[in-house]
Amino acid sequence: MSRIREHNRELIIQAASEIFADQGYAATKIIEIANRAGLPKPNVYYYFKSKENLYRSVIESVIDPLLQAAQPFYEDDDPATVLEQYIIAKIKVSQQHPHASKVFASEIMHGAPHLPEDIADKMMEQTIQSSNKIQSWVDRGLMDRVDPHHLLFTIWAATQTYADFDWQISRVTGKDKLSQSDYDTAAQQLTQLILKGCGVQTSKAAKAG
Amino acid sequence: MSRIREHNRELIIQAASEIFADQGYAATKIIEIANRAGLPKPNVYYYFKSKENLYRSVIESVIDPLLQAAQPFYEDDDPATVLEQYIIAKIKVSQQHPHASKVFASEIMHGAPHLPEDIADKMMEQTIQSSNKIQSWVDRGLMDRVDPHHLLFTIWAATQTYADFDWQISRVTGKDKLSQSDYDTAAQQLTQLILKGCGVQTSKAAKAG
DNA sequence: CCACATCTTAACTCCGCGGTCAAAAACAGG
DNA sequence: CCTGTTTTTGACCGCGGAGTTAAGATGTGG
Repeated sequence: MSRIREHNRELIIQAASEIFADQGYAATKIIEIANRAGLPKPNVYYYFKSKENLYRSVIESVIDPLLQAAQPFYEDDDPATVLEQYIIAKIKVSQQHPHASKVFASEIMHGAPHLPEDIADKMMEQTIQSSNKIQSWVDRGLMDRVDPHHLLFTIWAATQTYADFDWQISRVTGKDKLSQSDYDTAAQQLTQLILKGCGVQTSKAAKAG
Repeated sequence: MSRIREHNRELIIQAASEIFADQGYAATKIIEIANRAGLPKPNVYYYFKSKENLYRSVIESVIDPLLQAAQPFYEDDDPATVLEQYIIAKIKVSQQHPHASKVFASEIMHGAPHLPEDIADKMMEQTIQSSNKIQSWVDRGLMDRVDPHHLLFTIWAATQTYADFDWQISRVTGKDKLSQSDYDTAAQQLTQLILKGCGVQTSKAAKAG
């Protein structure tokens, strides 16, 4: 509908992502979000009926990128290619949606009390697909006999950490913010670690679309 | 002093760990902690002056185990031994202090606003030591040319994840709670991944105390 | 049994924040 | 410029939770 509506909703969601990520749901005050968005508080309630509602919108804003990241599992069957592309995509989400990413992680950490059931189901479905695929690689002798679940947990954790624990990472690296090349290094090194660590056969053969 | 005091403080810290881990600092109500501890609310204020104070006590309760986990770096110089022991110790912390672990992670995620400066410094110091040691292994050709920081981030993330994202892990594995052997598998597989992935030379020679 | 410290309890205050409202302003279309 | 709709705004309400208080109970040492 109205251009104003769309614009202000975006402003608010952006501000909300940052503050929810920074402080967590309960500690976040609507008025802070309003201030950061440059709008009076009742506007937030005008565009989003409640705090809960706004929060859900923030979460939903990162769902699509997250689901998209698993695409490599559906587009290819070569373990080296899929795992590399998956890791790159996951790190890219951490890099490009750091706030929403953090909000999502926090949500999961607390038992996903606000995550709509259908989204949780969709992610679960993806997980099953992915671990089946990994299992099939193991069965075909294309990689070591790893447990697919644990492998996924490690990949999730290692890629998410660049968004979730940015404070720690800043402190350790001494940089206020990681540069593009830092993210590239992270992705490259993690890929190397996973591929080599799982004994993945790097046959460039099976590169089917 | 009083045995009662000591006992009740422990009760409260235990209850507080669980609730803070579950809900986060801001969402936690003192009365819930009191209820779980089986005490009236003012008792919590009697033993701990404030919510903030109690929260800090919870955090401090996990600092020691966390710092201890880095011992392997000081006790040995063989990369395979150190990394394996480190990973085992880290996962053990996640397993044995799941609540406090989660509270700590949440604290770091939000920029460590309550973490005493001296503790942050101590952890930073450990990190420097650890990454120096890894760098020395690289320099001596005992492992691939990995970036020590990124390697540490991956290890931290992958081990912490078993405490922080227990909900997700439960859902994926279909188990309400991981068994001892699940943790063992996790540690074993992660060790394998890291050692092989970093091309660590498994010479059982350098096992000096 | 007394005196003193420790601990428990119910009732209370205070204030900050989620959420509301009604009126004013800005906008849109004819 | 008039009319209806969308958006903005400041003032307001009510609740719930952090923290307090002061009196009572229980413990402890002589």
